[in-house]
Amino acid sequence: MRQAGHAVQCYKPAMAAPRRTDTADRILDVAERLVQTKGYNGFSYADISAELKVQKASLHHHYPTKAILGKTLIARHSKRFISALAAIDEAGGEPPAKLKAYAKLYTGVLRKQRMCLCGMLAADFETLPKPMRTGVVEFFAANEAWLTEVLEDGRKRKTLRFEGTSSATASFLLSSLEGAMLVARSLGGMARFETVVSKMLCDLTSFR
Amino acid sequence: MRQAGHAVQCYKPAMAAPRRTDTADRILDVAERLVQTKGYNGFSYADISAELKVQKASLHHHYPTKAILGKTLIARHSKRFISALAAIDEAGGEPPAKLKAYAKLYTGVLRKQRMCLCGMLAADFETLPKPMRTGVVEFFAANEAWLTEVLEDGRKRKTLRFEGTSSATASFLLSSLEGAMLVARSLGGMARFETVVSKMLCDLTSFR
DNA sequence: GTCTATAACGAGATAGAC
DNA sequence: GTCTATCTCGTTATAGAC
Repeated sequence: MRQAGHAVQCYKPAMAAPRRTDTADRILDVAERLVQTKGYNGFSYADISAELKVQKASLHHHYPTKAILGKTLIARHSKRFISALAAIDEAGGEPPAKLKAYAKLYTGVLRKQRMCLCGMLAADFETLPKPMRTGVVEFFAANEAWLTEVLEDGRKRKTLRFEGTSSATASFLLSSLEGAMLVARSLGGMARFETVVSKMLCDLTSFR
Repeated sequence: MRQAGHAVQCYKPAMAAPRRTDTADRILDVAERLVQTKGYNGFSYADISAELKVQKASLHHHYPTKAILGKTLIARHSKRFISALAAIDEAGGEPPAKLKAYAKLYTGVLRKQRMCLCGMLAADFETLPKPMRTGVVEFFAANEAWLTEVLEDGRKRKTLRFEGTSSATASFLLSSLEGAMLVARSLGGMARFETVVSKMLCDLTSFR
């Protein structure tokens, strides 16, 4: 996400101060990082307040409840992630290259010492308000759908090889990437993550 | 864990009431389930108090601080898990059977709608007191060490086949199982988990 | 070892001035 | 849209009686 390549659509004509991060967005940025590092139950409005030097009451003005903040967080993240997947598709590479690009999205998150937003929320799942649960499920489902298509395509073109259905392999890939991030944050860090990921991709492209 | 086979060492002579769950243990049982379902920051002493009908102050008598409770939780869990691995070794099966038995430990946890204790704590890692972090890391390291040995043995006996080092494959297996549990709790449940796991084991034993 | 009572603090959230 | 002030409740933890 956040790749270049669509600068035009961001242009806003005759706008005096092109501040690209208003308060509402900056709140989301901080909250996102806090969820990704500490979990939904591991941060508070006070943390955001301290970091942005904005009073807690102001935060509630933009996001009245923590549940709404959380829901907004997931919505923004999902939108961005879906865009990133579309960008991979538009780049027009072969299925193996697409999977590599997909894995790279995760690498970028872990490099910032963070867990996947929805992976973290999956851990907190049982304590989440319903709208957030729905968002997490939809995010995973969208990921699996995209992966399934890529895998199916790769199998047809004979550039990918795997046992079982495309759908099962998509579940497997998503799970493994989430798990690799989860474990790497406490044991092994980036090096471990990249070892696991390259083994995974290697398995899918080997025609031994 | 909790397998039979060592009944003798548990015998306590001339003990009147052979209560096998004193308060301290029952506290751990409830706390364990709460951590596995809600995370370390998603439960409180009040939750345990309500469930056991024991006052909060009594909980503090057994486990003065939440950090101590958490540390004790990890220690008990690790001890049990290591015992389960030893039991698998003693059963004397071939490496593929050992991996299957290993995966079954995870299946049993998910069936109870729980996440792996240390997997959950890995999500909460950044918010944990140091002694707990250490415990989580050691748990994962012990798992990888055991898996590495099994994989190495299987490769020698030609009953397992995989690309890359045994160590990397062990990391991969651990990550994937943790990730499969994590995701399955919000998307797909047991069915999805078992699909992913059987695909994983199938890949390791296929000599196509 | 368990209880009642309470301290000390932080959480999510609201009222209302500016 | 931001602020100060405040509310209510939950959290971890302690004191001291039984």
